[in-house]
Amino acid sequence: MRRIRNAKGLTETEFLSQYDPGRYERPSVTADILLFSLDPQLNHLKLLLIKRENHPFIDCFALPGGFVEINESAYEAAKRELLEETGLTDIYLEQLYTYSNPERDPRMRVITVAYMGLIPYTEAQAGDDASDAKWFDVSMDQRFLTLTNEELGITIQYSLKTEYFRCGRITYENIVAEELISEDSLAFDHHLAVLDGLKRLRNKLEYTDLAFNLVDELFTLPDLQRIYELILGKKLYKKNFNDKISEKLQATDTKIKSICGEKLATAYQYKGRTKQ
Amino acid sequence: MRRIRNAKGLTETEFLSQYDPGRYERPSVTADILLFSLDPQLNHLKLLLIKRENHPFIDCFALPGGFVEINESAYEAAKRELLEETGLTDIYLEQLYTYSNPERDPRMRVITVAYMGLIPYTEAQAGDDASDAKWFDVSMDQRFLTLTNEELGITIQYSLKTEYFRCGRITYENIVAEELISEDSLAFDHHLAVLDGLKRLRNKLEYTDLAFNLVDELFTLPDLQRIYELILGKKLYKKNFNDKISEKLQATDTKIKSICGEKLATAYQYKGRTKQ
DNA sequence: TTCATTTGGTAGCAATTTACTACTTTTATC
DNA sequence: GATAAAAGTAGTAAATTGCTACCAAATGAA
Repeated sequence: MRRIRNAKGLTETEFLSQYDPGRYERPSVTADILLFSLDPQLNHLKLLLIKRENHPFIDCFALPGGFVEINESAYEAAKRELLEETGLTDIYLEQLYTYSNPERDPRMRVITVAYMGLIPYTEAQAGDDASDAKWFDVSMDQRFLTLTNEELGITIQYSLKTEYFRCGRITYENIVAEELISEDSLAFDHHLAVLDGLKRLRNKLEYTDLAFNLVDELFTLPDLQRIYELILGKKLYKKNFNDKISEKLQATDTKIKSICGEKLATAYQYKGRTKQ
Repeated sequence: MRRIRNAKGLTETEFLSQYDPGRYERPSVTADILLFSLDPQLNHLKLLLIKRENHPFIDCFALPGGFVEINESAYEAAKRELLEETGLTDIYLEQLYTYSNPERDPRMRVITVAYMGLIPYTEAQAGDDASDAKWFDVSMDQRFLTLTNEELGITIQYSLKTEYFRCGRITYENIVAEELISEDSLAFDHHLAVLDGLKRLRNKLEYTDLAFNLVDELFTLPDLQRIYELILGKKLYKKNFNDKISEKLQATDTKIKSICGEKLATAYQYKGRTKQ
């Protein structure tokens, strides 16, 4: 294989030694992370943001992240940045989307691979204190995307609209940000990633076991249901929820206080798929 | 806002003029496209591949694609490359995944944003003749990923296995390529993208209207069902399929020959969602 | 033209899932 | 120990899915 020659008569080794990657103007690539969690009372979905200390978007909050080094994958970069920012390892992390609009960073061409991470509400204190990372309450309904940090007195809000766009033969429906309502805003185009992350989270909650990354080792059914309702933004029927989810769960013989109801309830742990 | 000074006392304009993007070693970024279609007899799912004329992977087939220029988004790059390769415009194209393993290209660091495109079986001749682009039959079952071009006498086949990996608290199940079976192979890590594309296609077929990008303006129910069955890899029940899909369709008063059954059948066109 | 065969299209029913109400048991509080 | 609220269970109507059967329309061969 190494002996095969190309149109200019070069073998692979010859070709590679002559190859000049500098010919093309290259963008910078960063990995940013949407780290979701919940507050300990299970009242809000939370997102970790970091205050920017530098231009552009100085003093705006942004997703944690950083440059993908030349010898690591974007996934490894995301894990590394998360470790540096929060000290967390071994967390659920999946690739979300890649943002590549040439205008998205005024400094230079930056392409960002966004990841979505989930951590249990019991660990959501990590990285908060001593650093500039802060947890914001996130909510998305039909009309608004809202991020709030009560402690800092900051609310960031975008109005939403349903957009219809044609792609190929089909017209697609999509919820997009319309305009910034609040005085504060997110840095860069990070509101796009937050929207995409919330949509992905909602979507995958319904057909995967994603949710168990948000709870502790032991949890109660009412609390688990609360989390589903919080993220999906709708009430679920207790009976149906319990029937369906219980096949993924292992009941323990202990009872623990449920967070949302404040009464004793059977403690469960995640069992995983029964049939594989 | 422009007057705010950072830690070094610089305003935004001062900061940006001093900013040196060259500090970081940057990867090249390409956009590659998985263009799916069907053969005119609706017997196979098809994927467009291009024979590489150069090292590395010379003579191997690869996904069409190319460098993302410095003033275009990855999506625009994908559209441009597709136009250059096949002459096609206005086709369905969605971002699939970003591949960033540092070892994936022996020449240099290349990060690839993969897109998935769909075109109707009536247009799948485009780009085939006169160019080095060729349509391959694709199939994926429990055990193998197979790409064939009978005309060229080429078969590329990978064995598959179910992998279990822990991420966060949960163990996930995933179908991955195990090893190359055939003599020929795909270039780079393009088999990963093909697998991911097929999974995405299957998945979205069940809850979106993706499939209508694969059919002509007018089509019959048996043919549409055939396409679903082909991609999903399972039989569907005629009655249920018709009941469910017909609310997205507009029946015409003409009948056309169905491709799979070769008898006259009502011609339908896509209507889109009834309630919006 | 007729007739057997194949395909398009529809009916219907059992099993499962979803939407929803109601009730019993357990737990915390006064 | 009474009361209120939450945990947990029962059950039922409506919708969806899995599956079989049938009739009508179209094709092709006699």
